[in-house]
Amino acid sequence: MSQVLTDQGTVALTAWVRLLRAHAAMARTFNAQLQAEHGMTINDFEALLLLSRAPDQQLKRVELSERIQLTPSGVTRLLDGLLEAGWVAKGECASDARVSYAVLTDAGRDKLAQASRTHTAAVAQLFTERFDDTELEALALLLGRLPGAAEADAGNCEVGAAD
Amino acid sequence: MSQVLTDQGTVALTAWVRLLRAHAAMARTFNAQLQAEHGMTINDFEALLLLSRAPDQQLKRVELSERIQLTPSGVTRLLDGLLEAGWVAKGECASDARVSYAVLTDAGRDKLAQASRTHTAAVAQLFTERFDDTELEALALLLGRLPGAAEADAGNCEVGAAD
DNA sequence: GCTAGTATTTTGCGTGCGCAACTAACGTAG
DNA sequence: CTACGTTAGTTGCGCACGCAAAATACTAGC
Repeated sequence: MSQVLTDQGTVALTAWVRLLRAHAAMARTFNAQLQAEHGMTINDFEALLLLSRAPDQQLKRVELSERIQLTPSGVTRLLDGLLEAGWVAKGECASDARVSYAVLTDAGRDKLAQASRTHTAAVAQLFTERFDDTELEALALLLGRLPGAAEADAGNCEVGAAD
Repeated sequence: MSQVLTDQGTVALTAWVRLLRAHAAMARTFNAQLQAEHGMTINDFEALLLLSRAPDQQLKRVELSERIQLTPSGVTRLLDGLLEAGWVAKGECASDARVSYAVLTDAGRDKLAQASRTHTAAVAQLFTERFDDTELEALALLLGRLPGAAEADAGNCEVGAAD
């Protein structure tokens, strides 16, 4: 019963497995590179990038958690490292003593710029040598529909807060 | 200079970030599900799946390492768990005492079948409710060109060995 | 046979992160 | 203003895994 669905399921499984493997391979490579060249992990980089694009170079931990797809505890550990490195500072919220902001420091902006030079180039190279413009946009579009991916670049649809 | 390339780089970065986030979100979900329902991780499942598709339900650790995109040490730890659970047995190679095979046991096949029922359904559902046939195939095809993804389903292009 | 070089696997150590439980602070209801 | 539920963040614990170094076994040259 239902051969068509079975086949679609197989393709889905294939896509998932390939995403898993591609992630494992690329994450390992990029992590090693970032660690060797800049002493940071992929998520360190991503956090700095996210902060640099945020309104006042700052984000609530909860927001960071959603954007970077980490649990709250993961964010705590991540920021521990960034705070210690001096790339991020702890900001408090006047109206709500529970929330604390992660604020990008000058050192952090500097470090990000520095790391960006090699890292984004490496990423760009890896993708552009495998895909042309059309394919790349198609890939980005398709990936954007997966869970977690949409929240990633939702850097400009939030308002309010800070009351 | 090179605005076009810059833009292409941006798209590449976006694709990469989305892949990262999608992986984080989906891996977290599926891991929790597999753990709760079957007491295994995604990689446990993937290893069993790979073994079940291998010629004699067995694979050299090195091969498994390449297919599943884990370092050799990762494979050792992974198989430690599978051996202890009784889903995989240790096979020796007559011609080369260095290599040891991971052999899928009956219990392992059983467990895989059991886990497959819920897990592949969950994966299939997640993908098919977001993509139609054409998109799904396009996604799988594009992902297949990324590093590590090609090796994933190279289950039938190897010969020889076992001499 | 003995030594050098390479391939396979394991182990010590460190790290990143999820889960569950906890604390602290806010909001609302009485 | 006390009580309860909710939200933000932290911490103890455990696990998965990478790296580097080791042990073992194969291979080649002498």
